Amino acid sequence: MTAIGKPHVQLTITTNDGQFVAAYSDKGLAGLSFPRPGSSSGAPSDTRSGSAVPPGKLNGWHELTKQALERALAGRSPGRLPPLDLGQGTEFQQAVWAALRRLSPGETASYSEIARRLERPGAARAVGAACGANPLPVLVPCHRVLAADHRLGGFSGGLDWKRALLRREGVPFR
DNA sequence: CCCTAGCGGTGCT
DNA sequence: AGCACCGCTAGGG
Repeated sequence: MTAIGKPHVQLTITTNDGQFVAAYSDKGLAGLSFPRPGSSSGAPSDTRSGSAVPPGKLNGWHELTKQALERALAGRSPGRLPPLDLGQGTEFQQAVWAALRRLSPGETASYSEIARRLERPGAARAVGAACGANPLPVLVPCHRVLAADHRLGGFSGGLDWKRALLRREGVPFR
């Protein structure tokens, strides 16, 4: 009886940048995905069924997520967040994500700098991998991590997104 | 610009 | 245990 992942509730968020999808576990916001290029048309695919979360609580969380995303997309601090469920990550990944959350809008750090802050100098590459595994892009600001030479580095959601988010925060980059 | 070696964490066999 | 990934980095042509 291997416990496969619970059916996370998925709720869409429509923004000027397209339709995001938020995923909630019983513990809180567990995932956020960028708009899919071809999904501009029609039926929002909200899947509330099978939720272990009381509808009222879920709605409250989702309101907070929508507000936070709206603000973050505008290059501002997300403000109040719903509870975040980052429990799927390894200890190292969670440590990296926590470090990212200490970066405020407009503030950047290199992969190696994050590694150094975690007292794992030399783990820059691993930091990059952990950023790539970040389940809550934009809200957990993996886009604020740049390469050591101030170039962009990578971004799972596509470098266009990284550029846009940094630009909105007024960050200069190469 | 390119290439290379070395790096640490993760997941699959 | 081994191995092949990776949003990396420093060094050299």
